[in-house]
Amino acid sequence: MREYDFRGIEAKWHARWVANKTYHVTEDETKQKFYVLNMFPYPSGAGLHVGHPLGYIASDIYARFKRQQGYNVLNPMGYDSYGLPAEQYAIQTGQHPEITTFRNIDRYREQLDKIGFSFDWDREVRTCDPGYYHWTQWAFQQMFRSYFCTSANKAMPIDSLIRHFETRGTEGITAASSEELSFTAAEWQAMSEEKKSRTLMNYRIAFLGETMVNWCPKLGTVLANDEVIDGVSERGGYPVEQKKMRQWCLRVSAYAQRLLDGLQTLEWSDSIKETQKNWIGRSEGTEVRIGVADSDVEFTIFTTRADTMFGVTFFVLAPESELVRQLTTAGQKAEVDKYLAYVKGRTERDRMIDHTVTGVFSGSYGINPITGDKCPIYISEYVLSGYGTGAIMAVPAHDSRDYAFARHFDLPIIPLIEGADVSEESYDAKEGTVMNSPMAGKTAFKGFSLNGLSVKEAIAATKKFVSENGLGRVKVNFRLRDAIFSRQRYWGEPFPVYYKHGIPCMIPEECLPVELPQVENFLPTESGEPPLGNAQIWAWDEVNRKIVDKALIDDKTIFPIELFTMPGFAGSSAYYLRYMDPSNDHALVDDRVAAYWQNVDLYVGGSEHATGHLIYSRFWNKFLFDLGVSKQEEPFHKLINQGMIQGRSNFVYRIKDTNTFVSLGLKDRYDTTPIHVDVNIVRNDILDVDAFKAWRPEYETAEFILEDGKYVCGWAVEKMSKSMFNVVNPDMIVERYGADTLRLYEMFLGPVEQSKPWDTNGIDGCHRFLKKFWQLFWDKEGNLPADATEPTADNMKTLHRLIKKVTADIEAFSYNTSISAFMVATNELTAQKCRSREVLMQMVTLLAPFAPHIAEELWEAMGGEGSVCDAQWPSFDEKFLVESSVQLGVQFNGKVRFSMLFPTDATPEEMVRLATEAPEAQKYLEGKQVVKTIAVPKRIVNIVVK
RNA sequence: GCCCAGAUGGUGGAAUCGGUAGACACGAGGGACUUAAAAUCCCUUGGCCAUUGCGGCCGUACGGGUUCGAGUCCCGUUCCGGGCACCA
Repeated sequence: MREYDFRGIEAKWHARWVANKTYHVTEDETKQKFYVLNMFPYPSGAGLHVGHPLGYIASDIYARFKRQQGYNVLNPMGYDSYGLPAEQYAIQTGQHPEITTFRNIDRYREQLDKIGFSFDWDREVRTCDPGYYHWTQWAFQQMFRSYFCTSANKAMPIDSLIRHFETRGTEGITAASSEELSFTAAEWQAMSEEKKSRTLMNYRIAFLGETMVNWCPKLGTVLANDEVIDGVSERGGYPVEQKKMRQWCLRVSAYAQRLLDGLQTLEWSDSIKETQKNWIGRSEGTEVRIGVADSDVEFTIFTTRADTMFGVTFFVLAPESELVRQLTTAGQKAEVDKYLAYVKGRTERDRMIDHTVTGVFSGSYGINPITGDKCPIYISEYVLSGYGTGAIMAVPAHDSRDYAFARHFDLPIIPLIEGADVSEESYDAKEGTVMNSPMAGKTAFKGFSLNGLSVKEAIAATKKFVSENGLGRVKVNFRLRDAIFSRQRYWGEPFPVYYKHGIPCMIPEECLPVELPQVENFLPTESGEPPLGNAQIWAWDEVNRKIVDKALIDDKTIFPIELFTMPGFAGSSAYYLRYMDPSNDHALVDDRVAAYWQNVDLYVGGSEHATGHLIYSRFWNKFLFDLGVSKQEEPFHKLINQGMIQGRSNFVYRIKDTNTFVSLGLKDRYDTTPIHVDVNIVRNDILDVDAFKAWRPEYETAEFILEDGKYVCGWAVEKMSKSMFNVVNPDMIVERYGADTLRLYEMFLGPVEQSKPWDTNGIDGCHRFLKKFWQLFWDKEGNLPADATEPTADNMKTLHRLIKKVTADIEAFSYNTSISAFMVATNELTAQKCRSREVLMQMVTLLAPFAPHIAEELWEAMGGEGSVCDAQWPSFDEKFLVESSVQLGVQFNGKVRFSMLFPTDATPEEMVRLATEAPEAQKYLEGKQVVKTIAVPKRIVNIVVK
C-alpha cells in the first residue's frame, strides 16, 4: 500500500512543469488552434478567495481536454491593473498605486500557482505596463484618425472625409456624427484650423465632446453609464451628478447595429444576449417635423407610434433642449426660467425615483402636420434630452406618461382604438382597430385616414405617408450612448495627445508609448483638476520629439500634454489580441500570428461585465477588424458566465447582556443576538469552542450552553466578505487537501454557470475519491499492475461508459456530473479488482484535465510517455456498452398498461415481440385483447390491453 | 411596467430527446475495527402506512391541460434571482 502524498506530488509536478515549460505554446501550423481565455483579474488587495478560481478551473479543464484532443491550445493569464479599483485601494491604504498593484500581482500569482493551471505565463500581460499600453494608446490614435462611414458600414480614414469636405463640403456624406452639419467646400476651406479641428470632432471615432457626463465628486472623476447604478457610483456607491464637461468620447453608437447583429452569430447565453440587446436598445420609429404657429422655427419629434398622430393633443420638450430658448414666448419666460431652475436642482437620482408630474407651458403652439391642429408645447423633465430628438408628440390616450401629464394639466385625451377605455388610464398596448383617425366629420392632410386598420398596419401606413409626403422620415434610434473615455484620475493610460493653441494633436506614433509620469500627489480632487496636473515633466517638445519640463512651454514648439487618463475599460478592450503576441514592439499583434489564433474560442468570466467590458471590447474589436488588425468581427465566440461563489456564514447566539452562548437548537428559549463567527473555526456547523475563546479577547471567558455536548452554529448564505467572517482562502484548502481536491470540489459543487454558496463541509467526499483512485493502482505490496493482465468485459464496460460520459460532459461544461461518473467508475473498478494496466492508464488520461498532479504522478509511475497533458484523449467503443441481458420490469397500476426494459440495440419491432413473449408479460396478457403497443427509445414498451 | 432565467429530500445537486425521480456527494442515524481518537469499511436515509415479510399510497412551488406515460411540453398562479426602465 502506498499513501496518497498530495503535498509531495503537487510540489514535484509544479516544479517539473516550470522547468520543462510544459505549458508554453507557439504558433504551430500543423495543429488546429484553440483559444481559451479567462477574464483577467483586477489584482485587488484582499487576494483571491475560493470563488475567484472557479472560472479559471473550469476553463483550465477545458483547455487541458482540448490539448489532449490534439489542439494547439492558447490559455494565457494576465492582470487588469489600471483603473479605479487598484487606485481606490492604493488611496485607502495610503500608498502609491504602483507599489500596491505590483504587490497585489505577486500575491495573486503566488496563489494561482498553487492550483495547477496550464497557463502560459510567458504570455502574461499587465495593462499598466508601458509595453502593453503602448497599443492601447495606438488604438486610441487610430480611432482619432477614423470616422464611421454609414454606407460602407465601417471605419474609414478621416483623411478621406477631409478630401470630401475640400471638394464637396457635406454634400453626399454618409458619416456617423454627433450632430448633422451642413457646409459647402468653400465654407470648409474658409474655416480656421481651430474651426476645422472642431468640425472634424463631430465625425472622429475618438473625439473631444462637450457632453453631459456622470460626474462623481467623491471619486473625483466622470464615469461611464455602466459604472453608474441607480444614480450612484458602482464603486463606492457615491452620488453622481450630471455635469457638462469637455471629454474624450468613443463613438460606440456608430457600431450599435453591428453590435446588435453580431449577437446572432455568438454562442452566448440567452440572458446575456438579452441584456446586451436591452442595453443597445434598438427602436424603430418615425421622425416627424413639426411647424410652430406664428414662427419660422421647426422642430422634429421621434415616435414609435406613428399610428397615433391623430391623438396628439400637445407637444413636450426636454428642459435641456436648445428649442426651449427658441420657443419660450416673452409672456412665459418667467415661468419657464423658474421651472428650468427647479430641474437643474434635481439630481439624476431624484429624477429616477420621483416620477411626479412637473412641467410648464412654453407659450408656443406646434402644428400637427396631418390634422393641421394647433397644440400647446410644454416643457417637462419626463422627456429626456439625450434620446431621440429631445422632443415628443404627446398622445395621452395611448401613453401612460402623456396620460399622467394631460390629467395634471387638464389637457384633452382622444381615444384612437376601438373599445379602449381611457377614462381611468391610458391604453398602451399595440393592438386593436384604429378609429378617430381622422375623427368623424373632419378631414386630414391629403385625405389621409387610418380608420379600420390594425395598429400594426396603421404604423406602417403612417410611416409610408410621412416619408412620401416629405413630413419626416423613418428613423432607427438606439439607447446605446457614446462612451465617455476620459477620467480625472492618475492610475490609467495617459492620452498620447498634446494641445497646440487649444487644438488637440497626436503625439507621433513612433514616439509611443507616452509613459505615465511620476507625481508626488496622485489623489483625485473634487473639483475635477486631474492629478496629472501635478506632473512637472509633462510638456511636448515638437522639435525634439520628447517629453520635457512643463516650465518650458512656449507658443512655438513646446505644448502642454493632456491631463486626463483613460478609463479602466481601455486596457481590457483588446488584451486578448495582445496575448497572441505579447512582446511585439512593432505592432499590437503580428499579422500572421493574428491570422493563426483568429479569435477567442471560449471565453469565461462573470456576467456582471455584460454592459461594460463585453460591449466595449466587442466595439473595440470591430474597429480593429475594420482596420484589418483583428481577423474576426467578433472577439469571443463562445462565452460561459461562471456563477458567483457566495459565502456561507456561521453564527453563534449570545444571550443578551451576558457572555454566554447558546447552541442553535436551544436558542429559542433565550433572548439572543446572532453574531458572525469565523467559518474557519467551525466544522460541519460545530464550533471549535477553544478556538472561539482564543479568537478574540472578549470571548476568552465565554461560556456555552451545549446540546449533546456540542455547540451547533446557525448558518446563512451571504456575499463572501471579510466583515461576515465567511471568506475561505484557496491556499488554506490547498494546504489541507491539495490542489487536485480543490479543483475537483469547486467543479463538483454544481453547474459552473450557477451561483452557489461555498461550503467546505463537502470537500471530504472529493478528497476521499482521489484517495480511492490512488489506491486503485497499488496492490498490498505497493506494486503497480503488470502489463499482461487482460481487461475483463466488466472493466471495459466501466471504462467506456466513463469515456462516453466524460467526453460529452466536458463539451457541455457539466463538470459536476463527470466527477460523479468518476466516483462511480472508480468504485466499480475497485469492486472488480481491476488489474489491467491498459484500463488504468486510460483512467489516468481521463482524470488528467481535472486533477493534473495526481494524473502526472500515476502516469509516470506506470511508465507513460512524456507528460499526461499530451496523452491522447481516448475514444469510446459502443460495443462495450451493449446490455447483455434483458432486464424486465412490469408495472401494473390497476390500469390497463405495463412497461418493460429492453436491450439498447433492439428495434421497436423486436421490443414489442420480446415484450409480448416474455413469461412475466403472459400472465397480464392472458385472456385480454391487445389494443395498442407503443415502443419508444430508452428501452420501454407499453402494451395497452382491455 | 417590459424582457430573461429559475423553483426537485435535512444540504449541494442528478435525471443530456417526454420513458424506473432523487445518481453522486455532504450531513444524520446504526454497526465493525480501535484503550481512545483519527483514518477506513459496512448498513439505513423523500414522506406516510406495512414491516414474519418480500408490498401499498403520496410525492419535483401551486392549479389546470396534452399524452399510454410529464420534473421535462402547453395555459394560468405564486415566489426567488438577473437585466432594462419617464427611451416616446
